[in-house]
Amino acid sequence: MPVPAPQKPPAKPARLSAARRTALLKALADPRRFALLESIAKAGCPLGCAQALATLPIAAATLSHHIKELESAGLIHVRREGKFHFLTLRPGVLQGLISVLSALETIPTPTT
Amino acid sequence: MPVPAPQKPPAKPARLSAARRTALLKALADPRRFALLESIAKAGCPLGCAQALATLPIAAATLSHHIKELESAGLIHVRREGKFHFLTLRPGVLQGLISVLSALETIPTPTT
DNA sequence: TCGATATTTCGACAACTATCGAATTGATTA
DNA sequence: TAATCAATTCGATAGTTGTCGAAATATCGA
Repeated sequence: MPVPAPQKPPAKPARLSAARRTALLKALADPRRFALLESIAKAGCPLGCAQALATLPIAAATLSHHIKELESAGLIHVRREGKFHFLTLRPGVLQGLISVLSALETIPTPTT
Repeated sequence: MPVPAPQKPPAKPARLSAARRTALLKALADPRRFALLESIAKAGCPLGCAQALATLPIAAATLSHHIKELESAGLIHVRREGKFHFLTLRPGVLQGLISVLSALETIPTPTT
């Protein structure tokens, strides 16, 4: 019986472009946005905007701005459900960034 | 005979503070700086400013600025030797950041 | 439809930053 | 000491971005 050709294993992250890498790093480099990501991660389930807002000392307009940044950087997914929006981490994205960063350190300790 | 208390093993990365994490991410979030880091990493040995400058389309003043940023973020070490300055990656720093980032993704895929 | 609630958009402002040329500092060499 | 070369500092500028209040948009419930 014909064995199906081995497909791409689970989810090959597909090397990050420089532009995308920069976009991710910029999105992560704001403390509020990072805190927001942490809230989403800790929630373990889609986080509503109201809950997100409760964890940050910022105005709703500012939260909306940061959500847009995180979304367009591809770090989160926003499920829009009527009046409410729910935030989840996009899996694998950070892993791609981590790969790029660890590649920088592959060459051990150059003679100082 | 008194056994010396077990010392801290090689180099415990010592959890990154939020401020430091943000500083690192900001330093990495500039494309020129990232390219500079890549040059340093690829060199495998301390990189002179002149060589660094050759790899980037920027003025010397701008390079100097970026070097200062990377240095004060703790990402590189600058050995000043007379007229010349040599750049090396500080080992382990990126690894600390990587740990923080991967901690965000520990919780797998929340129900979208 | 009307009012309440959730989120976004708009307009503005302040702070920050990347960039450069010119001037400066510091070290080497003639 | 004078000239030269490497790198930094200074001053200025343009572009970016985080922040907010107010207004707009969208959804839901009465």
